[in-house]
Amino acid sequence: MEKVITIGEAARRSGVAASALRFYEERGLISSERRGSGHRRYPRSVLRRIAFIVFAQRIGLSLDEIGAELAKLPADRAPTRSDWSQLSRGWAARIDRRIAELARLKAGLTECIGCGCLSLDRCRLANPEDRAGRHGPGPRYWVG
Amino acid sequence: MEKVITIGEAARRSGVAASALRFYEERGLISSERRGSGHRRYPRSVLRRIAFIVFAQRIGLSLDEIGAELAKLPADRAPTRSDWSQLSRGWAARIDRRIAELARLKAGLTECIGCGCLSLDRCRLANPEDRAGRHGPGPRYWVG
DNA sequence: ATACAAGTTAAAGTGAACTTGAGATCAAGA
DNA sequence: TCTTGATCTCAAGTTCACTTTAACTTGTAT
Repeated sequence: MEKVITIGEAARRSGVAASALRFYEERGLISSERRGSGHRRYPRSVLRRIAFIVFAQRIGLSLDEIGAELAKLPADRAPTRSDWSQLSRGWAARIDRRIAELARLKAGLTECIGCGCLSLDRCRLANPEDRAGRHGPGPRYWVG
Repeated sequence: MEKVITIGEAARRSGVAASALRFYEERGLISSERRGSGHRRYPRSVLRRIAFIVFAQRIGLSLDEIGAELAKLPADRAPTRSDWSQLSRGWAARIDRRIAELARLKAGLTECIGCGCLSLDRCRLANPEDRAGRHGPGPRYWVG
């Protein structure tokens, strides 16, 4: 039972490809010690960190946002349960907002498309707040 | 009250950039008639089609999937309400699945991160089904 | 000692959904 | 008529989250 693991083992145990782990490290989301050869050695705790990253992605956070969250963890000591749970404070609200939007969209399925009023002027189904200031793919704005 | 609208007007009324509309047209999601000059003229009904696209994107469909849906509309006549609502059949289930996943993730916030068991071996919070066969960004697989 | 698996880097490629830029043409009001 | 704003095409650029490739170096089992 070693204290450190290789990148291959971390990949196997987390289900995240080694190339992705190197990428995360480059982005500062995880870190490793290096042996003389240059090979990475991760502490076991990296698995929890990776789990957190995957988890947060499913919720909808970008890697930048996840990085900001992880940066809040104490650098001087191993994170405790309460450290981790503090990170996720506020996520519940975010999840709730997304769930509410989906529920609204679902209602629109019958109410709006069903009744034939589907029109951008009248129905404002797509959430303006979420869309404004959004980057990346998808229509960038919503004119009221 | 004209029967056709310019791309600029369609953009203004839908909140979707003109460049995006041209892109959608290139992808076959919408279509236009051209005047002698080459300028596009859209029928008013394009607004509903655009609304449908935006709507579907919010639910999580890719443009390819949306195109496949739109292809089911009758080509010979103007789509009716029931044509549109038929398209969205099955979406409710999809929305429900996503909502269920988010609810699960939210539960995990307290149950898993809170209790300190956050680990990829033990907690299987991220939905394997949804992740498998997924394309694009994000970890590609989930080793069970 | 020799395979061969596993690790390293840097740079380039991928796919989705658009946007931006360049250079040219078109339409509409003063 | 002039000028201003809208539109056109085509190619290239952008962001995100990675993956792939190439050319090497290490670690380990036999």
